[in-house]
Amino acid sequence: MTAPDPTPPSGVFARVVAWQRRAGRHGLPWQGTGDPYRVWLSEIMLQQTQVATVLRYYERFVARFANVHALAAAPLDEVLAAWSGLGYYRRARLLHRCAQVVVQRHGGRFPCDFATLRTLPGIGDSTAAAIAAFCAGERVSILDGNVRRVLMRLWADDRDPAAVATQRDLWARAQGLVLATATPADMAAYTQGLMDLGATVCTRLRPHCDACPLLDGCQAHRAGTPTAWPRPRARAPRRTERWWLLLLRRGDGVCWLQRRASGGIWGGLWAPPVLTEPQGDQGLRAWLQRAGLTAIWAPPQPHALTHRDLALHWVVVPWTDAAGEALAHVPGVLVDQGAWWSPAEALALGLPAPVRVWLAAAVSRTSSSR
DNA sequence: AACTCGGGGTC
DNA sequence: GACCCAGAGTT
Repeated sequence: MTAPDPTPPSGVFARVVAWQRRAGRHGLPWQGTGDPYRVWLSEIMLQQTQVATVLRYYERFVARFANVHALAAAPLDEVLAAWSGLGYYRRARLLHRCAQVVVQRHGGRFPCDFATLRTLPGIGDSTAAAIAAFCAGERVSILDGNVRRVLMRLWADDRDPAAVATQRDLWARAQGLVLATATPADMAAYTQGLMDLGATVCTRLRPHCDACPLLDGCQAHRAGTPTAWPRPRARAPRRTERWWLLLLRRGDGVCWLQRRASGGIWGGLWAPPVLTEPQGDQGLRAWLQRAGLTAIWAPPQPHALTHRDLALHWVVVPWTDAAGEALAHVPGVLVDQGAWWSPAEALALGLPAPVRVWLAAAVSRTSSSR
């Protein structure tokens, strides 16, 4: 697959800037602050996450962690709790680590230049460019999913959007648009304009080409089928897994939760012990029988991730310390990684979304039954 | 270069 | 269901 004609339409920078000022988004809570801490936080939250979702988290997070010092000084658990439900939890751990690096190595002053930003944990090329453009007017281009779509339509680019070679070339083109005529004073409006264009006009399924400032010169529009670009990227087939969530619950409603390892799904979050086949099924039944315990088996609850389909089987085991069964003998339990929590207290932890839903339901069950 | 990581919006 | 979203880090 050969690269398309690299000649850009003329005046892209100026047209995007003018369009953004007239028709772009202006009311988002992280806009116009000029505060690199807030811009950085929003950019990390927005990685692979839609604006509508981030809006539910951003204000609460800023209220709890008002600046980089507060974030760096906070326990990781509190950061994960504030992130709980947003997904891609590695972002939260890297966010916390980045805050500590900024405090220790940069005296708490958040850097605003691309080169320095790029060295920080969790900040890649696109996020570094966004912060540098928004906060310092640096002439560097973002390249997120929105921009990739806009550019590939502009040039009717048939290449695989996920291929490294395509990304590298698109970045060079994006950078070319900026280096040609960009002025630092307009970099923020331009960067915001690219994002707004992709999010509100050059949308994936039903683009509003009549409202697009780049209409003339767009080869996808000229071809009459703009949604043909970018072509869908190849994805690995989704796998299905069954997980058993073993919930030990004492008479007073207090439950055993333990911290998961930092890698993998739900890394670093608190959850009941998770068992997979075959330990979750036959192994669990054998243990229950041996220990003389009876459990409540809930029907499997589907939980979809991007790359995996989970079937979550909740297994609730009434637990009494007097029963003689040692906690250390329970399948999946890591004694030194966990603790007993009342559902209400547990809701303040970093929890996976399905676990949060279950515990919230437990809280409302107890309060409504009184 | 391929793989891994969440949860939800939207069709 | 399928596909994607203001991507980055690891292997």
